[in-house]
Amino acid sequence: MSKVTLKDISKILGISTSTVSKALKNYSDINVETKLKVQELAKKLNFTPNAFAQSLRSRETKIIGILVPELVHHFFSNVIDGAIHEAEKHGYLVIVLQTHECYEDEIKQLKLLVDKNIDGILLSLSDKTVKYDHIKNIIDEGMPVVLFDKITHLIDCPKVIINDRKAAFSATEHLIKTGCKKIAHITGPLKPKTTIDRFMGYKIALETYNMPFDKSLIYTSENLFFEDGYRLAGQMMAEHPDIDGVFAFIDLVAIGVLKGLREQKIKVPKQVAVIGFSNWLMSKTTTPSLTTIDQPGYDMGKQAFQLLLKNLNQKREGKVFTSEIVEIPTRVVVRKSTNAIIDNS
Amino acid sequence: MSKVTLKDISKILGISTSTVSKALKNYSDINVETKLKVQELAKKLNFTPNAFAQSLRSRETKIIGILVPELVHHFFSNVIDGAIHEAEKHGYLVIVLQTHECYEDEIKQLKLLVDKNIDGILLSLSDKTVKYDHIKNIIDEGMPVVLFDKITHLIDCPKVIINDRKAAFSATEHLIKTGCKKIAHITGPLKPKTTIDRFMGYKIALETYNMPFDKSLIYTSENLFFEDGYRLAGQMMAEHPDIDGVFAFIDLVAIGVLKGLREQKIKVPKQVAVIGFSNWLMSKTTTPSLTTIDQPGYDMGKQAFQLLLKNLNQKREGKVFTSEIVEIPTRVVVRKSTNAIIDNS
DNA sequence: ACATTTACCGAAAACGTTTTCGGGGTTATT
DNA sequence: AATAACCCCGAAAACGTTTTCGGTAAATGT
Repeated sequence: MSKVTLKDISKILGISTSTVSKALKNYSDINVETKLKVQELAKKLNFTPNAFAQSLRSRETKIIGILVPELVHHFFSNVIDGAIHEAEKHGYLVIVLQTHECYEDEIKQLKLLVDKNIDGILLSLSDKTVKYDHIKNIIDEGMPVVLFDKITHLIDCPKVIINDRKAAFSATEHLIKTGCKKIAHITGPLKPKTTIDRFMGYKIALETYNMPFDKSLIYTSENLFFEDGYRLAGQMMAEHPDIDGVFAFIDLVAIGVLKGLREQKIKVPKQVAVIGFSNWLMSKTTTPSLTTIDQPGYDMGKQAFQLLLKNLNQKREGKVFTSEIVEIPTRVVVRKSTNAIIDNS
Repeated sequence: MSKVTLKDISKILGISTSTVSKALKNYSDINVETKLKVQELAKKLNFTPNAFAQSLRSRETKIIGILVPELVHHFFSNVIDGAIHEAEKHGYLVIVLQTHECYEDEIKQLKLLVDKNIDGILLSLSDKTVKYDHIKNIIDEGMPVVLFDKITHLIDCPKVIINDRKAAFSATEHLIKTGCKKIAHITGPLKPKTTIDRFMGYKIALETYNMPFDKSLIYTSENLFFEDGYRLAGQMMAEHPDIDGVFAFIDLVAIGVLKGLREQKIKVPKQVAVIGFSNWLMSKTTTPSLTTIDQPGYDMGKQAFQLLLKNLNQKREGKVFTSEIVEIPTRVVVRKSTNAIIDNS
C-alpha cells in the first residue's frame, strides 16, 4: 500500500541504501551485477523515488508556477497550454494561478508560489499593477521569473512579448490600404502598456499615411466586454456617420461592433470595415468572419518556459540571471470584415 | 539570500529548534515570553517553513492535480477556474495537465501526478479511454480521485456530473414546444458516455411527445469543429429540406450550423431553429444569438474539489473513501436562434 | 522537610534521498 | 614481498521540520 523506499529494497537485497541509490543512478563504482539486481527489483516493486526527499536534498521541485490575469480567456489558456507542454518536455509540472486583474491578489498568489519553493515563475502582470517591488523582491531572493505579454520594462528579467505597437500599426495600415478614410479606434483599460502601445500603433499608422488624427474617434472599453463593442457601435455611428473603419482593441469587442453595425443595417465591410486583435477562436465563426491580428499564445507560453529554463540552469551553475527579451511575430489574418486590398499599380 | 530556517532562529536566540518549532505553532508547553521572542524574530527574518521538509514529514503536499482533455476550451477552463479557487480557499495549489483526448497521455500524466506525491486528483476522462485499470490502480493505492463531466460508473469514486440525458431532453423539448416538427441531431464522437446520453435525451424527448424517430436525422461530428457544423448544415438541408430544428452536441458546431444556414438563405429561427449545448462565451455574440444549455463549469470544478477534500479528510483519519455523486443542474438559455414558446392554453 | 505537581525546554528520531569519503579486499606492478 | 592501483561497497551526514519523551528546576502540597 504505502510507497516502496530505497530502504525496502536495500533490506531485501541485504545491501545498503547508498548502494541501491547509486545502482539506480548508474554510478560507475557499483558492480554491474549488483546494478542489475537492484534495477530489476526496483522495477518489480514499482519503486519511484520520493519527490519530497529529493526536493529537500536537491532544493529543486521540478515544479514551476504560472500566474495570469484570467484563465478563462482564449489567449491566456493558449499561453498556459504552450507553457505546460514545453515544461513537461523538460520534466517540469505547472501550477496555475490567477490574479483576476487584482494587485493584491498578484502579491498573494506570488507569495503562495514562493513559499512552495517552486523552481520558477511565469508571470503576466495584472492591469492594476503599477508598483513592482513585490516582483523585484522575489527575483532578488533568487527566484527565476519570466514576464510575458503584460510586462513592464521596469523589471530586469527575461520577457516574452509581442510588439503591440507594430501589430496595431499593421492592423490600421490594413484598413488604410483597403480604402478606409476615417478610422475609429476602440481602446482598452487605460493603464496597461498594451493599451498605450496599440493606441500608438494606430496613431503612427495614421501619421505615416498622412491621415488626420482625430481624438474624438477614440472610444474606450474599460472591461473589454462584447456588450461594450455593441454599445459603442451605436455611439460611434451617431457621432461620426462617415466612419468607414474600426480597429478594436480585442476580438470580443470587435464582434460586439459587428453585431451593433448589423442592427443598424450598416454593411460590413462595404460601409464600415472592422478589424480586431488576438484571433480568438470565435473570430472565424462570425458573419462576416473577422479580420484580426494573430497573437500566438501557444508560442508565447513555450518561449516563456524556455527562457525560464535558461535561468534555472544559470542558477544551478551559480551564474547570474539573463534578461533576454523575445519578441513573437504577429500577423494580420485577413477575413471578410475588411475589404480586399486596393492595387494602385 | 537563502531561506531562513528554524535552526537559524534557534541559534540567534540560543534555544533549540524544537522550541522554535513549537513556539511558532503555539504549543502549550512553551513560555509566553519565549513564544513572543521567537514569533517576532521569525516575522522579522521573514521565516517561512520549508515546504519539502514539511511534506516529507507530514506526507502531504497541499497540492492537487487536475487532468482535463483540453485546457483551451471554454467549459474546461471554467472547471479549472472553479477548482483552483475552491482549492486555494483551503490552502491547496493546483497542477494542471491535459490528455488531448489520448489514452496513453492519460496514463502518462496520471503517473506524473502520482509520482509527485500530490494529495489528490480531479479527472475528466479522455474520449478514447475505455479501460480503467490505470485509474482503479491509483485509487487502490490510496490516492483520492474525483471524476467530473467525462466519467464512467465503472470506477468507484466521487463524481460530479451534469445529467446529460435530462439536459438533452430539455433542449429537444424546447424545440418541440416552440413548434419544431422535424428535428435533426448532430452528435459527437461515438464512444463517450456524454455522446450517448445526449443522444438518448433527444430520442426520449421525441418519444415523449409522440414524434417519429428517424435515424437519418442523426449526423455526426467526430472532432466537434466549427467547420463540421458548417458542412453538415448543407448536407442536412440537402437530404431533408423540411428540417425545422437542429439540436447540436456543442455550441461550436451549432454556430457552424448557423453560418451554413445563413449562406443558404435559410432563416433562423423562422425556418430552422437551432439549439446548442454548453453556453460558451461566443454563443451570445452570434446573429442570431444562440439558444443553448448552460453547463456550469465553474460550479463543477468547485464541487469536484469539495468532494476531493472530503476524501482527503477521510484519508487523514484512516477512514474509507466515500463515493458521493453530485449532479449539477443545467438549464435552457433561451436566445434568438429558437422561436418563442407556443402557448396552447 | 520531603514529596509531588507544574512549567518549560531540549535531545533525538523520523520522513527518504543523495553524495562524499574512506575502508577492505583483490589484482597488478616493481 | 612490498607497494601501488583498482574495484566495490557502506557509514554517515545533510536537507528542514515535527513530535515524542524525558529531564531539570521551581512551585506547590502535606
